[in-house]
Amino acid sequence: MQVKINVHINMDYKFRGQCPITSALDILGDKWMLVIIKQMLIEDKKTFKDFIESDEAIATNILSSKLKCLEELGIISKTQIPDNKKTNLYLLTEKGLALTPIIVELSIWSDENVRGINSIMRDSPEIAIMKSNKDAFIQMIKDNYKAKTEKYY
Amino acid sequence: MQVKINVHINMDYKFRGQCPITSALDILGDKWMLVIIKQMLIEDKKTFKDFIESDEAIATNILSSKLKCLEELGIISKTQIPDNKKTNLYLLTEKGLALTPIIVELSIWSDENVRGINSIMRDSPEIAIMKSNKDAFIQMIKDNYKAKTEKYY
DNA sequence: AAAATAAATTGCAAGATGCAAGTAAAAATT
DNA sequence: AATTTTTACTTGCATCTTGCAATTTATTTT
Repeated sequence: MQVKINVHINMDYKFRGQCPITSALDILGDKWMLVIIKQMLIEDKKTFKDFIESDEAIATNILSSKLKCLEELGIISKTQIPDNKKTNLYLLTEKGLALTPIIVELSIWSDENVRGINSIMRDSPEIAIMKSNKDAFIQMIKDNYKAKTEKYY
Repeated sequence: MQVKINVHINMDYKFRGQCPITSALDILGDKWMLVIIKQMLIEDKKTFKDFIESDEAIATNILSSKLKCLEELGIISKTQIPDNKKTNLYLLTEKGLALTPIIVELSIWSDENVRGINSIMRDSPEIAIMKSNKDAFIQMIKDNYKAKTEKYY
């Protein structure tokens, strides 16, 4: 006889302390969280399959657990397409979209400071525009995301 | 007879691909890197002891390996105080100071989106000022850091 | 009915992090 | 000068996280 143990999912996240920055990193500070957010925000990924097929090649078990975590935190939402019971849609919430400035700053820092170390890094001409008008660029990315996903709400 | 194996330190960092954002996260995307940067930038930590005594309580072996890594990447520099051969000084380089916008954005996102989950999060009145004039605030943090550390150069 | 697809879960291997204890060199105290 | 304390580590082992391959379940397509 098999006994199924019901592992309780801990919604009271374990934070290292009272510092806001450290608390943000208690959520985002790992190998995958912000990569998944980036894939949704600027690479149009929304289904489990989309993420699996991405360049970064996340393993299915990790993806599954990270998506669960992001959903519990309210950073993404999980929905279904009307005529398809198989495919789940993962979409950024406002809380998730509010991460856009962080993604943009990571982009800029990387372009200026990591390019020398990663010889195969892609050169995106957008970064110049991004730098010249950060706020507008951030707003553009968000509006773009909302426009592309509004049909699913 | 003991044989000391010389473990080669891999300066060709393993990146997941050509995306600038993912590459930044290949460096910064873990539990400690940005926490250490934050401690240096806004909590004035500069010696091994300073970091060990911090709220976040990093273990000595982890701290040692992370500092080594940050130094190899050129994000921090390791120096000595003139009349003290024991204490090392770890200071942010320009590359490290350029992370300030990321730290500021993490602060803002956390204040707005993590406060509800981490009940013990500290409320810093600076965040209002930070939001009203981001660029000036970033510049202020950097200038402040440079002013406080210039005596060591 | 059979094959293919999407979204997982499972078991085990490998890597990262955590903890306690120990060490070496320098500095401070006696 | 000898002892103690301090700083910056290293080492060994436990645990937690991530990675990989295979399997599973439900759904959709052929």
